[in-house]
Amino acid sequence: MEDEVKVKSLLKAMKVLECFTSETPDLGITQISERLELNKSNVYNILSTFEKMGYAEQDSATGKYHLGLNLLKFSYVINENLGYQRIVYDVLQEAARKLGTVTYFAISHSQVFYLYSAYPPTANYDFPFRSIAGATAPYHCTSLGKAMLAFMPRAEAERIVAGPKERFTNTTITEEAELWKDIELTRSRGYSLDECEHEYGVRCVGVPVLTARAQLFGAVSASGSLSTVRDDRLEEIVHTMKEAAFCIKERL
Amino acid sequence: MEDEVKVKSLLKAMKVLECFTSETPDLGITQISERLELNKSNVYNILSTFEKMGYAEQDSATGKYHLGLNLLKFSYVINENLGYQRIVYDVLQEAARKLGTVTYFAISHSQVFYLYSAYPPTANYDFPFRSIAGATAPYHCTSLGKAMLAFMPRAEAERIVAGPKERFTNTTITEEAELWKDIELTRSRGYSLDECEHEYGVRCVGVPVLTARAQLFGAVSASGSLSTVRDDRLEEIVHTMKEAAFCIKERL
DNA sequence: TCCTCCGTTCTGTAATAGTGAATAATGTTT
DNA sequence: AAACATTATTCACTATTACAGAACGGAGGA
Repeated sequence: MEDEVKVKSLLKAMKVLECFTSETPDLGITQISERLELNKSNVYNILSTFEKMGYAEQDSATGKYHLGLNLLKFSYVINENLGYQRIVYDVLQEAARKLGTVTYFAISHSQVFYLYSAYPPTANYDFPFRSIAGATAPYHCTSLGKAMLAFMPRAEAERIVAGPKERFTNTTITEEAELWKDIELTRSRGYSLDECEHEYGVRCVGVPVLTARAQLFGAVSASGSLSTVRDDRLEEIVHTMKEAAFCIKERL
Repeated sequence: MEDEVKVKSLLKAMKVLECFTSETPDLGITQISERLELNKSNVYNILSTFEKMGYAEQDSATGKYHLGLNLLKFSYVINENLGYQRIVYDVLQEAARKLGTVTYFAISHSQVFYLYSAYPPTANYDFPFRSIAGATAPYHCTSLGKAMLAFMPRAEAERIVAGPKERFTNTTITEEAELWKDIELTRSRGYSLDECEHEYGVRCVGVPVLTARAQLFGAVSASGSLSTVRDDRLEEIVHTMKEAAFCIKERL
């Protein structure tokens, strides 16, 4: 973060909140102060202020803190004003139903930024339901990300491709040249494939969503196990997702 | 808000963010400074800091600001750690399917605090899809709120019932005595009714969700138009929602 | 019982948040 | 087209307050 922000204490406070992640949802004062190299009482002052406002909560038993529910109010306002939530959700739902896979919509926002997911209406899902809005993932190892890379402005893609590419599985593409090859392929055929590059056993098909003026708007994907996203169904899946992307474009 | 917070500048900054609501999602520096009686440059410094961190965004055309997508990251972490999201969602989904109405789950958190909603799987919904997490509503005019009032600790209910009760429709209960009567009725029959008290034409059935030790945990509701939530279907709806509440209780 | 770790409280001071006026850029009125 | 009103933005000073550091009290383990 540029240290040229106007209100440094606010930068600090928000960084305290950012310590609370899916991996570490419960944190103590000392842990945070060590991680951010801040004074304990400084962190305490910040967190107790957040707590009074409902943006942090303290477990009375352990004394540890976690994020407060009032943060959800912001997400509600954002969702209300995204404008396209209904359109995208309907299209995702229809694709999920047709294909029997989970479908996602994400935008490009520093990372792959998930906004919506839809689940097929089977009685017992294999996948745990979770609201996906706000989840993020890297570009280089997801079908959504690679679809975005192939259709975003060249300069932006170059910056991302040249950046760090963490390995998650043994199929994760970590070589720049190989990633470019994959991107070219994606561009030419109009869809991307994630061959378990982010998570073992999960295969995805990604399709970019473009605006009327061919600008990258986001991407949709279908994600499933190897036995669901099979080679012999690939054509069907690609077709359905391209249709979904087109529907969103038309109705934006 | 108690002015006895530890970091006053943080209180101020968060109040700036709180100005952005569903009703006023786009705000200019001047508007905010007037509303909060703060100096313009003060608001500017705060908002530009939020912007650098992705918690606010500025419309390049109008110069106005709105909430930034990074706030969704917090909601994702919260959702991931609520623990019961899968349980509640499945139960809501099942009830929505059975009844053909929207179903909600909310907790009591200063207000009726919505967490989950589920929609019946009809092809064309009458209701616009929206993710409800973070939405709030008053106690006195919602089925969820009245179900909560009837089963929360007496002292807390008394404080709420004695508080302000805004009128939304001509059936909104604004008299304390009348509200108590409704609460008693709700307690005795185990469910609450919202007879278009919050929104014209919307009728709801609310049922409290209690923990194993009979503590109030939250509430579920079924909500629909007058032609959906009809008197002759009331028994069925109440039964289904009581079942849903019981299911959540058992699986918590 | 001692020790260690935690969250919490307190006070002085060094840092900075915030004031107010000036600027630049926009759109609106005359 | 000119004058005006209104906007976001910048800047420098200073009064405010955020913060460091040390000390406290309670919980948990040895």
